[in-house]
This record gives sequence, structure tokens and C-alpha cells, in this order.
Amino acid sequence: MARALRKSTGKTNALVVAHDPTDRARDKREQIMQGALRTFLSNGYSASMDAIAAEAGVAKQTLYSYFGNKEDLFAALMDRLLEHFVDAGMTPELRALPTQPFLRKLAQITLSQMDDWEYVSMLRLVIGESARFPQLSEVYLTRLVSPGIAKLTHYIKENEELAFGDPEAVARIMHGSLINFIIAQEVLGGKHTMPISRERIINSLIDVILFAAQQSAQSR
Amino acid sequence: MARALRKSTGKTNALVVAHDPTDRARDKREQIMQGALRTFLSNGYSASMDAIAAEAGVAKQTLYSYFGNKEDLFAALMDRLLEHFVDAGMTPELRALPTQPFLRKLAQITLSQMDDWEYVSMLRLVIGESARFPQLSEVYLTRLVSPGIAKLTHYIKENEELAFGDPEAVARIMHGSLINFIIAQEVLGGKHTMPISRERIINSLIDVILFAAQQSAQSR
DNA sequence: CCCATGCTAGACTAATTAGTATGATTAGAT
DNA sequence: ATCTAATCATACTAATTAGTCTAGCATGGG
Repeated sequence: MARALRKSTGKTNALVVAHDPTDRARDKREQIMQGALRTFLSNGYSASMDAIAAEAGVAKQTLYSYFGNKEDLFAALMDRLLEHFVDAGMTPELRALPTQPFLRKLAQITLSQMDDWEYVSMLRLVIGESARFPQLSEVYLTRLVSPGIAKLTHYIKENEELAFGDPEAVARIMHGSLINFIIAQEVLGGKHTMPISRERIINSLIDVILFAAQQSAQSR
Repeated sequence: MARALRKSTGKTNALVVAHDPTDRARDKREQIMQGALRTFLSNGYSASMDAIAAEAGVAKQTLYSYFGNKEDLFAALMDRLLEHFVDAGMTPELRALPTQPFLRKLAQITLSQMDDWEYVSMLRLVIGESARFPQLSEVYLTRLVSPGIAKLTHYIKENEELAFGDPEAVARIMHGSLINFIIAQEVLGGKHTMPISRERIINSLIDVILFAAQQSAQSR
């Protein structure tokens, strides 16, 4: 990407946002990505370039001057989108909580993504296009899923209240049950067909994990 | 579907399978559906009618004489496919097993679907097309997921070794963690990116559930 | 003031696609 | 043998699509 190094050297226009050529390009690029994001997330990869240009409020030619072709645009977009969802999680203050509140908070944060239309659409897109774009799935797994599981695994290992024989497997089970809840309820519309509150899922998950941990500790 | 009631009244050809007009139509229909199935599962709904006709070894016109249009064909197909996966499960001999072997067997059966290309492709398709064909997701949830969870919930309720406060939530967690394992490992290709054996998942899931059940029973 | 650059609008190409039409071929029923 | 109905191969229409091209417009830097 031809991004010059120089920063803006002097602005002229007071009303409009400053427009260094570099800034200008960055803004256009951003504008395109916003429009493309909405369009792809709404319509899948089959969204037309005309529709994207219209949604972005940009000439079709401009799309092609910023991104060589549809696939490049899609790839760049999904890359950025996934980056955006990379879990900041496992913050120090979260880590400082006692086990039960920690697990509850973690589950709540995970499930709060259900309310994010972009996240839900992204999930559908990643799964739906996983045959055509295996690379996309791979990035999703590598950037989002794997680190999340790794952190949870590490937490379980470090926490002597959670003495499981196979921390990684337990982490995957916890994480998986939550992600699948999002898929069933939001992606597939289960909230209409077979609804259940997320509190019930969270409570039972925590109960099961903590009870099992106690028993596991006892039986060693 | 114009299926005449009369059965075949006399066969002539010894080599070729008997061809009552009715049987003939049923065979053609079957032939079309087989081809359409492979094509849709490989390429998603964007599979072309020409490709389907070719794969089925049938003239395109014949597709349209059996199914009014692409969407009808797709709907009929997915309907039948989902029907095919409706869980026979929870057989009497399974039910007769002690709790631990029962849960293990149930999990094994669920995860054995990972090895079925049709099942994995169906999952991808149902999720991927859930925005364009919400009806498809609904049928999937109603026919496959809901009954499975209901049966497991019922089993938990009836089994005094599994005294959970919220059997349905626990059933959903168990089921969800297994389905998500299939999605992550097979649909998204996690078996290459972040592999883990299904035994570890099954063992940990059973451990967690049984330990939690013991503790739950103790603490009441 | 002028010019370079990026943008726009819209026409255009070539390919693909759902669905239709046609005329030939086949095969079972009488 | 002949009639009928299904099927086939193929060509066609109309719509859509990715990607290109062109000519004009805007704007900020000199």
C-alpha cells in the first residue's frame, strides 16, 4: 500500500477535516471499507461491487483504485474486521476477581457479542464461506478462537481452585458451549424458535464447572 | 407431487430395473436429488442449475419439470437431507446403559457425524445461508437440534445421578460444546489449525458433568 | 490562475446465470 | 407397429456481474 511517510505540513481549510493527500487517501479507504463491510455482512460474498460502491458512496472505479479486485477487498476487509474483534479480554482487573465472578464476567463478555450485529454476521460469513475461503476460517481460528482458548486454559492451569486433568479440553468445552449458544440463538434465529435466557446458560455453566472442580479436587 | 396410486401391473424388461411410470418418475426425481445434493453441498446455494443437471446426468429441462425453480429444488432437497439426519438416537439399549457409558456413547455418536461429509457440508450450508433462508435454519433447529436437546433434557431429569438445577441448560451446554467442536474442527478446518482429539473432549465433558452431578447431589 | 491528481458518472465488455423454447430421440403401452 | 409421454441436447432470452474505459469535474498546491 503506497503510504507516503511524510505527515501533513500545514492545513488550510478550517471547516472541513484536514486533507493531506495521505489523509485523504486514508479517509477514502476507510469510507470504502465501511460500505463494503455493511454490504458484505448483509449479503455475503455474493454482494455486488456496484452495491458496495453505492453503499460506500463512491464510484466503482474508486474501489478498483484502492483494491485490485473483489477478493482483495474482501480479504482486506475481513482481516480488519477480525482484528477488531481480537479479544482485549483477560484484563488484569478481570484476572484479579475471585474464580466464580471471574468466570461469570468472562461468560457475560463472551455472550455480549450476541448483541453486536457485526459479530453475528461475521460468524455467519466466516462459517458460510469456509469452503470457498479456507484462509478466512484459518485467520478466524488463529486470531480469535485459539488465543481465547489459550488464555482460558492458562487461567485454569494457574488457578488451584480449578484442578482439572485436562485444562485445555475444559477450556474448549466452556468456550465452545458459549460460541455455539451465539450461533444457535443469533445466527440461526434460535431466539425465536427455541429461546432460552443467556443467564440460565451462564449459571449452569458456572455451576457445572465449579462443582466439577470441587469434586475433582476432592477426588485427588 | 403427482404420484399415481396404482402399482406396476407387469414387468417386461429383465435386465433393467422395472419401470412403472410412477417408479420411473420416482427414480428420476431421486437421480436429480442426488446430483443436486452433491452440487449444493459442494458449492453452496450459488451452484448453477447447469452444474446440477450435469452432475445428475440429466437435461436441464428435466430439472424444471420436476421442480419449478431453483429455490423449490433447494428447499425440497434440504428438507429431505435434514430428515435424513433426524436422530434415531436415544434407543432403548442406549437408555439401558449406566450413566457414564451412556453419556460417553451419546457423545461418541454425536461426534461421529464429523466423519460424514454430508453432515459437515450441511452444517456449513445451513449456517451460511441462514440470512437468505431463515426457514432452513428454522427447520434445522426444529427437526434436529430441539429434539436432541429435549431428549437429553428428559434423560437428565429422569436420572437421579444427574441432579442438576436446570437440566435443559445443562443439556444445551453439553450438546452445544459437541456441535461447536464439529464446527471448529471440521467446518472451519480447525483439525489442521488447532487440532485436539475428540477423546479428550469427550473425556473432559463426561468428567465435568459427572463430577458436577456428584457435587450437586452432595450439596443439596 | 493553472495544473496535476483523484474522483465521479456512466457506458461498455465478456462471462455467467435462471429460466424458456424447440425439435429430435427414446421407450413403454396398446 | 404405432402412439404417447418423458427426456435429451441445444440454443436462446434477459438479467446480473466483475472488471475496464473514457471523459468530465473538483480541488488543493504551485
